[in-house]
Amino acid sequence: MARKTGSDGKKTATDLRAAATALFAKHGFAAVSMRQIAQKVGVQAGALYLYTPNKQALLFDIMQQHLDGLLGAWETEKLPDSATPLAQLQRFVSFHIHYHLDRADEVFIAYMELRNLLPENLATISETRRRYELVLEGILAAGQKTGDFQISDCKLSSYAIIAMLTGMTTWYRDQGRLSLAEIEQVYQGLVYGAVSGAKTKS
Amino acid sequence: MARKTGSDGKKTATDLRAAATALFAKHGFAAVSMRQIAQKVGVQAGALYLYTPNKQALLFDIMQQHLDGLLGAWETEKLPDSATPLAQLQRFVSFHIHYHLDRADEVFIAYMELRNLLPENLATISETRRRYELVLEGILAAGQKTGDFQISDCKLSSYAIIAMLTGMTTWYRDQGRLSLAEIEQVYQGLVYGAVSGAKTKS
DNA sequence: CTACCCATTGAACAAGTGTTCAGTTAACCT
DNA sequence: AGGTTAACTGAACACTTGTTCAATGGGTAG
Repeated sequence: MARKTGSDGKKTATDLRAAATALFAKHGFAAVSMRQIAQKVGVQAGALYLYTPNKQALLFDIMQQHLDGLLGAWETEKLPDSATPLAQLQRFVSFHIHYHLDRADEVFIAYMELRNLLPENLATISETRRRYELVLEGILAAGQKTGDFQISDCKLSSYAIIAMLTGMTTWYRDQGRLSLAEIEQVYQGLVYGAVSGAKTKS
Repeated sequence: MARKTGSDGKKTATDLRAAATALFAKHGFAAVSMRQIAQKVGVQAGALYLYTPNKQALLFDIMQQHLDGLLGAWETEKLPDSATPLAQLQRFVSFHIHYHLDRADEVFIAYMELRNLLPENLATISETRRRYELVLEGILAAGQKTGDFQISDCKLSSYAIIAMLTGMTTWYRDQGRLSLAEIEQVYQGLVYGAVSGAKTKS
């Protein structure tokens, strides 16, 4: 046996990414072997090296593709700069929730496996992530300027809000107690309250 | 060479926990070998098995000790139930921030290595964590009842707040732009706003 | 001084690791 | 029909993995 009937390099390449993503998310990068991935793809381990130079590159590609997709999707879904900061913020919250829930595995990997990246790859990924954080930071700063938001520190607040939103992926389940629309409402309220300041000062 | 001069079982046992904690946090459970841990302790790998039955138990012990310590510390630091919900919440935020920042490695492990636990161990850990989440959920429910807080869903809000606070550990550095006291102020404000509702409804 | 225990070594075990490569076959092109 | 290329196998490489255990020497009580 060598080449299989109906084999297709393009398909195997995407299957590889999909299998690796699922396994890395479930067990962690270091705990998954190339042979496990190969089995999931339905191929011998050696064949994987036609589609990735090595295991590390596989991890890096998955992360980078995810973050590029995230930034790209935001560019097409964001409101124009002329919109009010509050409207932009609401759009961001909604976008972040939906994009992340639809890609729970990739999100998990992008947040958990940073320490398994080579220093050079880590630098690239960190920079891309920083660009995304700056999106929210920019919205907060705009609202701070117009007086719509009461924020003591835009950078910290953006970190806090992103952490809060991303945390959803760890507990969200389809068929849970609340619908996704209800959950989004709760989070919109929390974020709105956090940036608007409270009625009375403590 | 067999026994070393000045050797002490009690000390080696605590050294083992410390070394494993540091290494697991830095590289991840699966990426760290017993030989690496042994080297950090200053001992051969075989000797570790006098102090832990296996690698898995080592991970479980570290997590369980951390979560038990967290719950225990809260019991001694929390305000009496007679205190106002807002005061209790502020105490919780302050406690959570300080306790977690002082134990960045343990926190990291407790959140990242859940998937490397055996199912039975995972169940135990999850239950302990749930008890901690219920602390905050209880405070929020109390404030909801008195009307001090405007919260649409206590469970979700507790998840969101804990995620927001715990996220700090991923970026906080001593000697950063802001002092810890300043950071705490920012977070107190964000949490207060989130639970108090905003001035105007969107 | 002797006997015992505690703490440790160092080698060994079987299994698994990422990665390479000569060989083999299916699919496509002429 | 024949040749070329793309896709893949299966074995091999040198190492690392978690874990066990007989052997060994320091520390201490009698």
